[in-house]
Amino acid sequence: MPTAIRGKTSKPDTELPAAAQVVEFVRRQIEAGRLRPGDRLPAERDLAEEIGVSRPSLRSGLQTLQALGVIQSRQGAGTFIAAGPPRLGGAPLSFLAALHGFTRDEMFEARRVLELGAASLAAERATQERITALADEVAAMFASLDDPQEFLIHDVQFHKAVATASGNPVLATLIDTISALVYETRKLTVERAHDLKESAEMHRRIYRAIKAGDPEKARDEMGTHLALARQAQASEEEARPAKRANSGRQV
Amino acid sequence: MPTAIRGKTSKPDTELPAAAQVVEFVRRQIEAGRLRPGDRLPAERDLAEEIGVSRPSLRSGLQTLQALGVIQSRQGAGTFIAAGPPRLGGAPLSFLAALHGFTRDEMFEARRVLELGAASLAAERATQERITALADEVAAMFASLDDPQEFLIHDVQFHKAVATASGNPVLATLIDTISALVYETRKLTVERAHDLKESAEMHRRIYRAIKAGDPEKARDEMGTHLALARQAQASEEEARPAKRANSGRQV
DNA sequence: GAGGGTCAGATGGTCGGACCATTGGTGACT
DNA sequence: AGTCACCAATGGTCCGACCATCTGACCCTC
Repeated sequence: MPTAIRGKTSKPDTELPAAAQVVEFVRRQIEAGRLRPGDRLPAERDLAEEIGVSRPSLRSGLQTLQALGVIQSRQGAGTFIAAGPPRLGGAPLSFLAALHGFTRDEMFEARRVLELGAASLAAERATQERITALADEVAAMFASLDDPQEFLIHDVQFHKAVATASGNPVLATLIDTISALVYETRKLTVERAHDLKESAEMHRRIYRAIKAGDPEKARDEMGTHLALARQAQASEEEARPAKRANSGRQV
Repeated sequence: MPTAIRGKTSKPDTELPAAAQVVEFVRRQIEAGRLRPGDRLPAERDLAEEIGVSRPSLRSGLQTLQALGVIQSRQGAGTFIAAGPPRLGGAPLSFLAALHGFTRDEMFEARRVLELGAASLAAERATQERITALADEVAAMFASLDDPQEFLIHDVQFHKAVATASGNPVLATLIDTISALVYETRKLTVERAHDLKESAEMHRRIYRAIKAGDPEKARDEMGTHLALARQAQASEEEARPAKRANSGRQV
């Protein structure tokens, strides 16, 4: 049927796929400030009618938003805009790692670049409140020298606190994303760790440099710490027979 | 022949949501090496049966994977594992920016941290081939001093080439993600740019530092360049009446 | 026989409707 | 007044159908 043209000059083919329309709709609502973190979206049946797509298509779009970490659904309750601190779900990076074979060393190196920058910025402009948060974590680390799992939690939180203290939420989000991946493997090997005390000491030196407002020193201390941490994790890894059979599993 | 009983007989429960099952299935295939970039997935109807979910649920899962940039569908052709260089779709960061009000300065600062690290690493270990790629982009910039849009393209590609030359794909992916956002706004203002020649000169100095294998100098030159670029873009922005009315739109 | 145009099957995209599972509030019962 | 059971609202899943697009094989023309 060559004659059947559906282009329609009035409505050029500008129409996006239905799912994309939903994403765009929500995006505009967010950018206009009509939807804020924690807010609840209309029920799917209502929202579908409002946007002008079917419910399956609407759900398709919402599925995308959920994958991006923008919304969160609870059966029986409703769909909500993600609340809490900015969080770039670890899933994307995790998939890229599996697809393209990112190695643990590469992840570690990227993390190093980000954390060095964050430490430097934190030393320049951390507020008193955030410096206190750092001190709390350092204290908690010293208090849990005999409990590796607990120690690791405060280790992670210290690094997160440094990222926050940098005052740059973009940087903090990126660090959080990578740290989540590193944490997963670290959790399995930390039991074999030794010298937790030395690790705590290093964190304390980082804290002091930030508190003193010395960017170069903060960067150096963080660099030293990460270099040793990387080495430590590698040895923890070796101490375990581990499974080498898998081909594509790096991270 | 049970008339219409829906499964659930032997499987106790603990089953993930249908969409998550699909994601997990594909993830395992990728990690096991059975699915590689460029490969085609089975048709939706077949795949749904294989995994044991309905087609709508399967599509829900595929929608998630598409949002993460893992797969790409083409109507009439099939669904394929994403090929090409690692790419973390800009959508996630873009949404976070809208949700939490990341400012352009914060994006720029995060980019600065990443690019400084990349420049430093590139100077340490760039291969001859990748150094040549840098040289090509610098030359292309000098050749397009009278064409701002073309100049901008090579500007972006130069930075991308530096990220690649760092030899760390994780870093390159993160830089690419942030650059995509910055590029969007820059494209609109570059026409007002002046001193393209000086910009090209700065890129050349960065290139030389990398070629000379001098990490500190590469880092410094990149830092100088980004500081000036940020300042330049700010003035380009001011030169335009622009729309200030929007409340939540920062990036 | 070779080339190009055409048609059918495959495949993803959309839709409407239906039913299930969970949640949270409300009203009835004690 | 307190507790509990019920029910409406809402997201989760599924079915079947039809449309839009692409791919490849078939057929007609030269």
